[in-house]
Amino acid sequence: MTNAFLLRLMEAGDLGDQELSALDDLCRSSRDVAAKKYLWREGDEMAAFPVILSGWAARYQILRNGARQITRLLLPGDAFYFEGSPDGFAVEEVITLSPCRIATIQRGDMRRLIERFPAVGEALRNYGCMENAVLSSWVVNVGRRDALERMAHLICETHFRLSQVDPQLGQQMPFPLTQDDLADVLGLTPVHINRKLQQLRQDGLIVLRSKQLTIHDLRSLQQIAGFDSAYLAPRRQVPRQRPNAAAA
Amino acid sequence: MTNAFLLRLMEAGDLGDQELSALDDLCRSSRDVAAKKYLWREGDEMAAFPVILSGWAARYQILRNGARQITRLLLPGDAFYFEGSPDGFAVEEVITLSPCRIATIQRGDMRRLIERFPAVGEALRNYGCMENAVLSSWVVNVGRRDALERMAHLICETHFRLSQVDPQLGQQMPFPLTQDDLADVLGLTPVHINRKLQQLRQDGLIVLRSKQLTIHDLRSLQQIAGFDSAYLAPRRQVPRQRPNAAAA
DNA sequence: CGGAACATTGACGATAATCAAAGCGAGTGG
DNA sequence: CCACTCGCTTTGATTATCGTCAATGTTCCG
Repeated sequence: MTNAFLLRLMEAGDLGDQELSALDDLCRSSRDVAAKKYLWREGDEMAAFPVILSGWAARYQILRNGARQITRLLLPGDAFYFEGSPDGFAVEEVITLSPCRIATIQRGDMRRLIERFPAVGEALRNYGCMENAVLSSWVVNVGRRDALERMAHLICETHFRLSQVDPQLGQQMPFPLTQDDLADVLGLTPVHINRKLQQLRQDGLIVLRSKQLTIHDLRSLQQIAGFDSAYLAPRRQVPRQRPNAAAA
Repeated sequence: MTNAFLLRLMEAGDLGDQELSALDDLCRSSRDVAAKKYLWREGDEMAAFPVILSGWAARYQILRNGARQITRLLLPGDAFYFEGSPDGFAVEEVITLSPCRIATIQRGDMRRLIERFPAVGEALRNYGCMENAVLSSWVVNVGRRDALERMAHLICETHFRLSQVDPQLGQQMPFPLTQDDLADVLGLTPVHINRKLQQLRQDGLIVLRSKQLTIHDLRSLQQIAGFDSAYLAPRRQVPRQRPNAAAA
């Protein structure tokens, strides 16, 4: 039972063995999807909600002028499109960034499960809150940090979120984003991304080659980014630390 | 029963009279809060979740360098801090932007209500999805739109969200944000906000005076912003329109 | 009346965008 | 097996949007 989705939900709520194995059952049927394939595009039916068991995907919007903004990275364990209404809030499209394994849970199944185990419903609500927290932090990132800080923050965030569902994760991690993708995540241009990436490399903080990212100095990255994992890990935090901002 | 929170939840899910009146009961006890008061700051207890019955508030983060980014505007009917875990994802602080009337619902009461009426739980999950959609659109806004477009989009969004809980809303609406607040919403500087506001005024699109905003040309604003209300109103949309992007 | 918060204006600077071209690397097909 | 191509990365030169700094106006409120 090493299902990434279960691990994420366990972060979000207190689930017993019964709940977990029932959820696991719902993830039984899964399929493989290649990289750069649409998981969903505007106009498609969406009668179920997909869960990413492995691989990376992205939600994004395209503006009239053709600009793209990625609004969310979907990492292993992430789910999307909870809404009950078929014509939901889904203005966005989804594409895989790497080969993915995807489970598709039928809405009806999930609804029944929640009625049987209210704790699952609560975990899902909390999971939604965590998503909100990530989105908020992206708004902050794009709104108030410069290019280097944004990159550092993104790296810290993805590393942490990956480590939540893969405790063995060390310095090295998959990082399937191209520089164009990175630009569309961080609200910058590919050219600028390239230059700032080089800066991080030259400073010896990271190595990024053939979609593998090696973090050589996590401390410095967190320092640059002002990264604090609190928003991603509600119950893991030991004592809540007061701000006490002795800022650098 | 003109409670703004109920109106928002009715947007999000199918609630019957029973559910609605039970929810209404939970909002009974409410209090008035003046403008520019902290509703919540890091370190505070948060054993309940507040609901805004009237007035505006904002969630924000402060960075080490003192920069502030507002991550969410809380309009009438909005709730915050759903998380069940007391040490939740609450890295952010909340402040009122105008005098507010706030109801405080006890977590336990809400949990019991959801167990009795699963539809309420679903509505809350959907409401969380709508929050997600708003946050996504903010990421897009700050990431890929220039100053003028951002302002226009924010105006369209707030006007629409306000109209959802106040059907009588016309051209004119409350707009309690100072230019500093606006800057912190849009990821810009107050000086720049000022200049772009003047541009909107000179083009005859809006009038903004003493915290009242009058929209003289909503069409043009939407045009500038590339605004489409779909992401805010799931079930109201008549037929889902295909992209068919004959972009300007 | 006085003061504080907020709005406006101008001059200058910097981060990031744009444009364009060249290099690199991996997979494909001849 | 090699040439070719396509996607991706790198580099340089120039531009522009937006930020910074600083001063002056204005409105509101006790």
